[in-house]
Amino acid sequence: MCTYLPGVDAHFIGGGGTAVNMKSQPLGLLHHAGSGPIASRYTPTYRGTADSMRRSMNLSHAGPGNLFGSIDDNLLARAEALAAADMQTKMSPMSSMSPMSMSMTSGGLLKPDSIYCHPETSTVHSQSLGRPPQPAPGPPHQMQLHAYSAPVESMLEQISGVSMPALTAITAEHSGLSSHTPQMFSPLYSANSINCHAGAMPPHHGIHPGMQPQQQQQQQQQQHQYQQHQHQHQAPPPQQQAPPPPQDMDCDPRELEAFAEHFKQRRIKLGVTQADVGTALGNLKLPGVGSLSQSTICRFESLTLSHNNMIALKPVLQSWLQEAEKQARDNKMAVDVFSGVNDKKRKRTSIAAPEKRSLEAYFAIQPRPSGEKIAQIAEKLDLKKNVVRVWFCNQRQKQKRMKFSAMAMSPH
DNA sequence: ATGCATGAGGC
DNA sequence: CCTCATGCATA
Repeated sequence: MCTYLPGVDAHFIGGGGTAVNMKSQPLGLLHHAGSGPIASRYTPTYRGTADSMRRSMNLSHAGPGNLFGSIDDNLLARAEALAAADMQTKMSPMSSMSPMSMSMTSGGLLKPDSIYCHPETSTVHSQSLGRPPQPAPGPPHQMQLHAYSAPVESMLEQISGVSMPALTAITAEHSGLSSHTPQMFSPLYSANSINCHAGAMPPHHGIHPGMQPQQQQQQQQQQHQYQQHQHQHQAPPPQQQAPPPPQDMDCDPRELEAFAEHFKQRRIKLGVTQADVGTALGNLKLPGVGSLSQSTICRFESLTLSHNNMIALKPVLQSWLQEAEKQARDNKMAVDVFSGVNDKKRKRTSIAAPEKRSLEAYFAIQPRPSGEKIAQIAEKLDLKKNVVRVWFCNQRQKQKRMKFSAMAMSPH
């Protein structure tokens, strides 16, 4: 499984002596981090950022402060050793993890990524994702995850047979996208998210192709019926653009999960692919909303986006869903505008399993190695420094995401 | 579905 | 050089 790309990439993928052939695991299915318990004995050096606090929870407890710097080589060596040992036994679970987490991951219940998810992550406290100011309301929001299959459900059952190729062409004109009142949009990550994460999230850039509008129209939908109800709020003359209706609990991971699930089911019933939805979003001239890729839609549905990202995308997808269902009902269709072709061919580097294991081992020890460390690691693994750097970046992103999904899954 | 990458916005 | 949102390419 550990494939390497030929040509261009080959030279920095597995090149040098490194056991490039050691393909012991099906990468796409399940791989374990190559870190052993040893890693847990060390406390990495952190920067004084909020992030670091969160991170510190991953690498266990006590231990002499900052060691990475001083015993750096030792660690690197250990990581290497671990990685090597791991190649044979590929058994080593996570660092500082309970045997339980191991069974979880090896049991295939979690995505491969989950290997970084410590049991504790579910209780992620620090600012990160999670409860807004008010501590988790004792009773887990008495809401059930699938409260979305309300009325529309039945209604759509009927049209489910209708093939809707044109749904991807939904245009704003046809719709009465009453769901959102343009002015209510707040910049991405504004009010809403901030409330959610005690300011853990930087307020930068918006969604992508120029999507800022963080339409958080859905007010406190206590009943979780994302459907047609949306229109109701007869746009209460938004008094001063003050943060009018406290767009509530969209922050609730479980709430998002419920919507994501609902969205997916509806989409499938409508016979629309993830890619179609992405394209259609562009056709749905929502202010500031461009099209998205299949990847993003997929990640939304599987909750593999950051919490903020989920929150930002929800209203958009919600709008699409509404429109799609409306058109399905009226059996209406619009003109399509499939942008079609793109010629560029980006080559993707593929890090071989052995190298990957080593990286994972290093990551367990220090998720944020300095540029120098990265260079070292890169050299040892015979990878390009940038590849290693990006790998760490992506790994960190993953870890964060997983904490989020963990929250959605284990609210308690 | 997910790995590796890009690019914007930040320090 | 990081974080984040995203996307292309690919398993």
